[in-house]
Amino acid sequence: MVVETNRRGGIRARLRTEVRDDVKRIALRQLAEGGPPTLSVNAIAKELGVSGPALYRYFTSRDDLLTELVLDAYGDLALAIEAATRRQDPAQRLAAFARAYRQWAITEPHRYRLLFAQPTPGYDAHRDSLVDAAQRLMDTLLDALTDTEASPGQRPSAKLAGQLTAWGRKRGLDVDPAVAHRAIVVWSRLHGLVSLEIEGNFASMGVDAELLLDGEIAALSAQD
Amino acid sequence: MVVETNRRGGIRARLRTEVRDDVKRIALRQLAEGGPPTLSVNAIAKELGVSGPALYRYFTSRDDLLTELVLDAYGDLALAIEAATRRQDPAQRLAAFARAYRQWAITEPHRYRLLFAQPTPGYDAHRDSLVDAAQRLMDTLLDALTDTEASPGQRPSAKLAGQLTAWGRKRGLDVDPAVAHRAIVVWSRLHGLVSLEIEGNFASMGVDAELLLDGEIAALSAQD
DNA sequence: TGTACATCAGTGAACGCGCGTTCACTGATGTAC
DNA sequence: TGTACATCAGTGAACGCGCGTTCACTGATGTAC
Repeated sequence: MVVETNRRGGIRARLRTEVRDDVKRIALRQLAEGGPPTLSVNAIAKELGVSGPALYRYFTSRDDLLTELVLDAYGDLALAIEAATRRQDPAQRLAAFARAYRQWAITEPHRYRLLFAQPTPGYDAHRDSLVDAAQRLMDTLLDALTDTEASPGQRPSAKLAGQLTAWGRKRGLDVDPAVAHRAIVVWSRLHGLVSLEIEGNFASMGVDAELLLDGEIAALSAQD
Repeated sequence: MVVETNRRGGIRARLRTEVRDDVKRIALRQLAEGGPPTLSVNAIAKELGVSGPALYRYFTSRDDLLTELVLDAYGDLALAIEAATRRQDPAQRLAAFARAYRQWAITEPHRYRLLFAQPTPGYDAHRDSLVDAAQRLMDTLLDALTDTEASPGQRPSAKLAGQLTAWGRKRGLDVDPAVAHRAIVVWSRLHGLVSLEIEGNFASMGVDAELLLDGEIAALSAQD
């Protein structure tokens, strides 16, 4: 949550925003370069050329900063997916989705981990705002996959269909449980591939992850 | 690597082994209970009722202890899989494998993370011994899946097949690339489901992960 | 069986480090008159 | 346009904490004679 100060948008407010962005940029760079393994307020401040406590003008706490980075990451991933799938031929949409998802993850593995790996120590990954953001990502996924094919080959069991419908209702959506099931399956398979890839598991086998992705895309298409 | 001391197996050697096991047991318990988010030599010693430096009689360093826990975990997972798939009807073997894999992971999520999530800060996850252990897990997987079905429906592309064959050769195995591909696909899909499950992603949607697994097992079987 | 000795598990003090966070402050800067 | 004032970004010291690891040590324990 943003420190509530200087609400009227003067020059100071503009500078504020810029500094906040600088802080976030450096935080991500440090995570990316694996320097400090976990976010460190002091390390960020040091690189910004400022004392540690100074950052408390911009973020109420370390967790607060972290939460913002996570929310940003959810947003960016959703944007990347939307950009890749929008106006795509329905037949191509699934493949475009899969490739965009992987591309984002391997381009920014540290941010992908921020979203889906065990959160950094002592950090509550289940604050409402985070759950909401994750669900919003699922919406994007549902959007991208709706209409790709009228009848997915695999139908959820009655029990599962019930849970999926309930989930949609809770979110205010009227989703076809088969589509929801498909979205989850796609997400889960992509996550499996991508998370193994970014930890180097395929590289150490000498196997090209992109070829594996091609295979999974083919399998998903064949199931339609 | 074990501290090299007291090699002849007297009483002291036996006690040594017991203490080492105690240390590991407590380490795992602390990881499991999420107390200290990352392994802490001092925290373990404290619970053992001993001073911190005392543990250096048993493990040369924190990384050393961690590595042993990882190796143990690889071994236990492989054992669990072998126990579940051995002497299974080939038709049932895939399902047995999948359920055993998930069961192990959700029973000991902290150990599963030890294997597949980003390793704890500053820890080199690519030491030879670890890569070897991971590959041994793949062997178990290959064993469990060989003969489940003569002709998998999905065949790897020529390029991928080449990489898979080369991987097998390097390991001294003469694997059918189609089987190797299938093993990777199975592993990747299971990892996707299981890793999302243990981070609570399905629970927050109100969806039963076991039903999702049933679906994936069905999909894999249908592809044969 | 009894004694002398070597082994070695465990201690407590210490090192140097980094962490998140608070606090009282100073000094520059935008703003209102 | 010039001046007085309120705001607030940033500082440096400090707090209390925990970390991995080293070191010189002491005292119990197994072992060899």
